[in-house]
Amino acid sequence: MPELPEVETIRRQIRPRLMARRVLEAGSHPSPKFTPARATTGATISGVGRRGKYLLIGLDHQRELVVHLGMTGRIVFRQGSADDSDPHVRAWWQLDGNETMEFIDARRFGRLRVVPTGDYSAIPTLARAGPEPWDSALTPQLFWQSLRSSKRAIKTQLLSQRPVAGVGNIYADEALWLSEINPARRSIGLERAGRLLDAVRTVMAQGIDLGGTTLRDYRNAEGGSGENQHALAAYGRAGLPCLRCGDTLRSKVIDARTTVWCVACQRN
DNA sequence: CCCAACTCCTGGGCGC
DNA sequence: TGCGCCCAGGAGTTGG
Repeated sequence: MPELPEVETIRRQIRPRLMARRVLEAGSHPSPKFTPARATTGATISGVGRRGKYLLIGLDHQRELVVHLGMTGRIVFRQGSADDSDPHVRAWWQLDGNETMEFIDARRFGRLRVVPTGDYSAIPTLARAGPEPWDSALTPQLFWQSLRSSKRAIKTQLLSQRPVAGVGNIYADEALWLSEINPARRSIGLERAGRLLDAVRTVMAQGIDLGGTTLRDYRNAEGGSGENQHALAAYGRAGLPCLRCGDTLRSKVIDARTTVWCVACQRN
């Protein structure tokens, strides 16, 4: 599932390919999740940014195309026009230079929106997203205060995008494992919050360095796999030994999300 | 405002 | 080998 490191990998790849390109024509699957793609016809692309897990593609006339990849969303470039034979093409953009960008998403959990630049009021999760992991304003104190404002499980709070933007199920489990914090805890002190913030930054940076985590579906914009799946310590390792203490990692569902942790070194 | 429950989707894994 | 069941999962929506 594309989280911040996967989306950032894709952003870096597509930015040079999209800058100053013109959308000659665009089309989509009929679902309202994807029809906003059509509104980009005629636009010239002015930038490719990212906020959390959202790609922000700058258009002209003070508009942005906001792309969320969901679970299985992929960006593919191809020469010529869109591939009619691929049933999973949910949106496509015919660019100048005889090239097409496709949004491919088998499970249709992704979605697209065109919004006025910087106005995310129609996308509440984006509008309310917390700071980027490396935002200098994100101090341990601020992070701790954000975590204190909710009584939900720490893991669930990370997934809410509120304390920090871009964390999904994989990197949440990794950060909690690295900082030795129990994912089901409902409150943590300042010292633990600082460790968790450091761990989020560490696992995110490693994820970007390794080009993302490819478990099944994730591919970057060039069709390649990431390498971070080989570096995971917790996610997907239930029943295997903890890389720190050797105890067997456990798995349980917390707020409808599979969670893997070490009972020994992530004790309350 | 917060939170819990429900919803969207379908490829792939598994049991038989 | 093939059929059919059911899970995974981010975030939007709804209702309390």
